Amino acid sequence: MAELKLYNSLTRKKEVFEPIDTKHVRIYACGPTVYSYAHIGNARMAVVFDVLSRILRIIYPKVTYVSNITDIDDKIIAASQKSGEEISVITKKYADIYNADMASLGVIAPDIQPRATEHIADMIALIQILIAKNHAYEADGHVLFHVPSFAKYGGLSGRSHDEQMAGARVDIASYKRDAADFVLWKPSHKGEPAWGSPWGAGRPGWHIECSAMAAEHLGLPFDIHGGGADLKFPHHENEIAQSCCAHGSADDLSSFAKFWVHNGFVTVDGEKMSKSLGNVVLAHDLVKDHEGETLRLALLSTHYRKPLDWTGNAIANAKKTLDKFYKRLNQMKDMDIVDINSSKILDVLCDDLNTPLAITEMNNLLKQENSPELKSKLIAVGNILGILQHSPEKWLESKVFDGDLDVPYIENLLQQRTAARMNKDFARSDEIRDELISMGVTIEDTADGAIWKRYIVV
RNA sequence: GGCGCGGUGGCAGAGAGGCUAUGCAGCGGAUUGCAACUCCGUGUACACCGGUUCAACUCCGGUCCGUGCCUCCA
Repeated sequence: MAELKLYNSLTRKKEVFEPIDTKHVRIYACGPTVYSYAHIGNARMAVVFDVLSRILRIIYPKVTYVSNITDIDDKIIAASQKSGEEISVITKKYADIYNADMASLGVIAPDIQPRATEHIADMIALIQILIAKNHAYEADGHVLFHVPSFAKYGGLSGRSHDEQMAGARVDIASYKRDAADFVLWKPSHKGEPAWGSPWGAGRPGWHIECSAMAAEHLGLPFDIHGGGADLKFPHHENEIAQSCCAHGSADDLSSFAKFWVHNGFVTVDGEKMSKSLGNVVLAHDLVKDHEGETLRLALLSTHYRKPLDWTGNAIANAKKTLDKFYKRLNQMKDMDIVDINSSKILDVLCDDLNTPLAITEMNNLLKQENSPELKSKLIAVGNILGILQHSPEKWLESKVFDGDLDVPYIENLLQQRTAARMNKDFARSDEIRDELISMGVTIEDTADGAIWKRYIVV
């Protein structure tokens, strides 16, 4: 059995992963807030944890992967007030689009995808426990977590209470007993969504949502908690505080989740994505212009913990790499899949998800002669990385992704060119090729006739 | 200001105390009506300064640069 090593943000070390229950591995990753389209950063998180869950499923007999949808949040309320659409309409719309876009990227749906609004009762119950244990208090219609009540607070992000106060740049609400205290429950104003609670009509804070949903669907402690690196503070720190104080041990930061896994940030052309810079790259737009596998490979060609700079070059590179793999698979299309015992690439992936090295190993594999073993190995790795899932013929004929191309017209031109070449009318033949190139289509003359495919303009 | 992360060849991107990373691009060649594809060959690297060591790009310290979080942003 392969040994999986993961970098644990909680201990800041790469550690051997040992499940709490080897028969059932439980993992949670913070999903998106559905008030708009998912961007490439959301996609990276979804793809990274999809790969992790695929690896876990190879090693362990049962894996439960939970990733939530946050469907109540101030940003959603703001979006609703702006557009005039009902909140439930907005959240349904963007949750559906998120799932469709992630599916395009080859992301297998999580086993459970809980919605925050379906777990309000669990959140209220959790808050009540925290109040009963003197970790939370009611003030001015709010319920707040009292940070000084949890001595280990800050253990994940490595900030002490005093350090945070030294760097605080936020105005402190008057009802807070301590500047670091954060909201568990907040009152709703007129027109805002509200649920009844012992503290009046209101809604939950963001952090309590994940604590409640993770506990409800996985139980505590569970094995792995994931999310984007930016969530480490305050979101994950606060989740740990809530969950350890309510259900686990206030002395043990790992009594909520044993491993914390964080994926790195995505920048665009060297800059942080932000609305003010106007450089937010949406997954929804990308999947219109590129095959999902191309985008997925581009996302996996940098190690998940490293910052990833998203450029057109990365997409073009991934596309070329996939074409190369599919070409070889096409040469081996009549070969059978056989059992393979070589697990070198799985070992590489088990070393903290070293996907770039796995891709390198795939390239090295290509130096071998065609054989059922080679084909089987490529397919096996592809199944983990979530690539090479199409039939090679389809991929190479560009049938997988037509984009906005006029396929019948292209194929007509191709036939004309073939006829011209038969008659040795190379001037006409080259003229047609130039036209196709101007449309973003390249031609390859193979032994079986000419094929075409779209190429990427960077 | 506080807490982190990172600086590898034209580009992307792994790695490791001494052993060719790899891919793309480039260059030379084979193939091709010309190309493309494919194949063969080929060059370039480890921010800076000290230290440890027989040996450091790899460990330690410092400097510079970049970047993330500290604002319910994945």
